[in-house]
Amino acid sequence: MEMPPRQRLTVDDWTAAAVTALADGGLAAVAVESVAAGLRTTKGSFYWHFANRDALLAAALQRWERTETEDVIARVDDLPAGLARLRMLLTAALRHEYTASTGARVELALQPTAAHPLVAPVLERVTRRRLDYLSAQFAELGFGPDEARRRGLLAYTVYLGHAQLAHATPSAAPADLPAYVDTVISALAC
Amino acid sequence: MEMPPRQRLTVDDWTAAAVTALADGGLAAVAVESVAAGLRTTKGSFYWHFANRDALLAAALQRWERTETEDVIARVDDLPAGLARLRMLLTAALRHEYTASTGARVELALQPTAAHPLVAPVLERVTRRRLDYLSAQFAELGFGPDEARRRGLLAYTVYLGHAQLAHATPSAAPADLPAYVDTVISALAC
DNA sequence: ACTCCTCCGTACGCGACCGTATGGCTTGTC
DNA sequence: GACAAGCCATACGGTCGCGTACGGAGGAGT
Repeated sequence: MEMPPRQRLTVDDWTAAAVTALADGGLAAVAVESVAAGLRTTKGSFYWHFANRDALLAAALQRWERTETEDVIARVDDLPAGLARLRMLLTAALRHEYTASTGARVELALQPTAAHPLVAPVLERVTRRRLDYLSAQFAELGFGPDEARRRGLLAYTVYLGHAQLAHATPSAAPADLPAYVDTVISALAC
Repeated sequence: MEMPPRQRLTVDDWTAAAVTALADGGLAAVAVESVAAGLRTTKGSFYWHFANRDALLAAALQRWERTETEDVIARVDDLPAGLARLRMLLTAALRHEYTASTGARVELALQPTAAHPLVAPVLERVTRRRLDYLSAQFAELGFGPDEARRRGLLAYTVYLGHAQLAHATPSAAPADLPAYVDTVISALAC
């Protein structure tokens, strides 16, 4: 009975596992020993690749921020501008396939520890980037700068609240999502 | 040098302290020894009043649910019905005095552990109660049942998202709150 | 084949937290 | 003022997670 030589692990393997843990159980779930068990190895491996737990946390947060901003850019630049783009964006952001994805779940899991010195700046940058983009969309629709900013903020809070609701109280989430998106769009752009 | 006899503690003292801890640090912060230290006493006292940590948690959650629903009722029944009531409600819910209050902070702190067996039913009841009430407001405004439900849901997600944003990324919160409330109201009731 | 470097397993000390045991102080009661 | 009951402090055992120490396995180069 021979075992295969067991692929050795890289920093990237650990980082990816940490992001998954973050999505599943929040900051507290990024525990060295439990992540190690998930990778079927031990702490001995971990402390070879990282100085300590904070280093893993920082790497995971950076990785999440990068993929998340790339996602935003990718999902956006291909769409036709204007109201249709906004509708597509909102539909994508509110549908279950996205709110159940790792990226969205990390965002929620990060909120309670938003004040953590490693978390705060990342969350700040991601939020600001999204708000700026959303506000620009409303400006293109003809709203003045201040009103566009308010509508962008409103749209983002709708997304945040929906994600929270879908995760924490799924039974209270909208039954008919397309109809709900219609309501949201007509409210936002009226 | 005489010390005052040191007031003895009650179940209610412990429960109140647990709610505060919950608001500050989430479920993990409701730790017997740390709450005891906050009350300047020890575990010995705690295990006289409670069977275990879960009993304290359950008491804190029940107390929060009670005060929160009472709050909703109190803030609502005195107001004139219709659009004005909705505006008042939203203004109260979005202003800093409320989002920084213990009640609102507990709600946010509960989200990451929404699946916890003690937390889930409480969160479910509170959410449902608020959604039902909000939907009823839009029904009174003349919207059909389904549309009223969607608008109620929308209003609630706006509140949730705003609370989250105000807590996690305060610098991104609306600068001019009254103007923001105007935008929200006109979007919701248009 | 020998050696070095990379990577990982195991064992240990430390601190935080839960729950238990037990003894002492305080308060009310007769 | 004696006695019991209510309330609290201290000490202890157990678990879990972080970080360190150290030794062993396995591949790369000579």
